Amino acid sequence: MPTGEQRGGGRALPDGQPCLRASPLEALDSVGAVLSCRRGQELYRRSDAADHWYRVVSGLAKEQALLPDGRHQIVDFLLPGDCFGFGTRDQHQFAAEAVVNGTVVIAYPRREIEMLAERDPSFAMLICQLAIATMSRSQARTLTLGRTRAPEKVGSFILEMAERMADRQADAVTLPMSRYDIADYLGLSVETVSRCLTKLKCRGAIRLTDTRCVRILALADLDLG
Amino acid sequence: MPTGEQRGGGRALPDGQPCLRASPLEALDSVGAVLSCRRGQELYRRSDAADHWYRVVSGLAKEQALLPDGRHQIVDFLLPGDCFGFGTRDQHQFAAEAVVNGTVVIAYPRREIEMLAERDPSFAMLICQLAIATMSRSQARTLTLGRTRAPEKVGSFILEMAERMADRQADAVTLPMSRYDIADYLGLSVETVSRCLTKLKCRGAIRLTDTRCVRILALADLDLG
DNA sequence: CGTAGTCTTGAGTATCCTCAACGAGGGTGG
DNA sequence: CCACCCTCGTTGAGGATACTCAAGACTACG
Repeated sequence: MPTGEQRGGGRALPDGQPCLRASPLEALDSVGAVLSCRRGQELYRRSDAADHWYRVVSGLAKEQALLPDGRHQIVDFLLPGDCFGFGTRDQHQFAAEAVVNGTVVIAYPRREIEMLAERDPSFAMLICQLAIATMSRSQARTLTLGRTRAPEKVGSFILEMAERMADRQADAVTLPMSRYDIADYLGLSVETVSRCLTKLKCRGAIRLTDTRCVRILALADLDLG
Repeated sequence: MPTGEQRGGGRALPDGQPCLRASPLEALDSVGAVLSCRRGQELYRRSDAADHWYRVVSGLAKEQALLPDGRHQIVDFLLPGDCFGFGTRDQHQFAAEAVVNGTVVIAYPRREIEMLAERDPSFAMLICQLAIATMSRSQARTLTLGRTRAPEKVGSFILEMAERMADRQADAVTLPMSRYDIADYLGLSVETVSRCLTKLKCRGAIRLTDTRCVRILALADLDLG
């Protein structure tokens, strides 16, 4: 399955969005397959064999759940440095695809990961921290999804992206994804996301330099207020 | 911190609800402190030092997020065999407390866990699977929280509990928690939970033997329908 | 320059929440 | 033993939030 043109497998790509954090999976870069993806390109589907783990080098990917009637929910956005595709079962629970053109992802054979983890306890611990970090992210999101109003959802989304992308300063973010993706991430309709953004803008909490570029003016108004 | 009367530290307590699954943390039972808790008894609060991991032996516990204005969201229900309290940071992200009287929990020092994991790679892998399992559970919940109607939420909650408790047969569950807890778990109001249950009952999907005892009649009507 | 997808705004509606009331246990104290 | 209180659970009425349907402006891309 893993095919794609070669490209720098390490971290720090000077152009585009480089991978900021160190990832334990980098130790396996020699056996990883580099994938360069177009927007919408699928990495795997819902019941595909989960025989690879993935790491985002640049760009943006998403993991999403699909319902038979067409509804879909984005489970996680994957930014440069993030790893995904691991689960307890042998089949993927969700589907995954690239969100922007030129997204570079590395696929690591699961067997290689397990073998290295068996040999190297400190590597196993790093894998463990990876899973725990993903878990914490997911758990923090249950609060946003369950107990907040739409403007709070959008506000905390902006804050989350500002923190995770660390876009130079933390007071400005360029959102790489569409309003539709934001809606599917927050469990809202596209229209509501749009309305909330204009509402936050009128309220003076944010400024929209561009459609996708958000400048945070009043941090307190976004932080669950 | 961990104090409490002694009681069978292993698995399989013949009375009450026994621990069904094997847990890697059991390897550390010799250094674990057994806690017997009353309903509502706190195990830790939001910014407490995260120097212990926990395992539920019997009863039921919950991990919940609290907002300053009083809203709260249950992040996870912890059933016998489940482990919790682990995160990436040194402080707990959520609060945890017992849901029913007589809940027995074991607290393991985090340092001991890390030391054992450093020595024993297979133990580290088990810990890893623990984190991944919790992550999968949390991610599956984002779909329910984000993209389903209230009756679907309640339906999938019944199914989740039926599966996780494995209450003899899978077609009957005795819910140990109150309607308020169910509401806080699903991001609904108590009234809506109650109304959805009566609606599911009228629809012929479930039967309520007791207030807390649910018999599943039409599985398809609960499975996101 | 045309087309397809994205984004925004408006109007009407459905879902769910809030407020309120009431009945049913369960524990406590007189 | 019974009265009392408290929490839990259910149901109803009204209202707020967010969705659906619809239309139009803007952008990217071929």
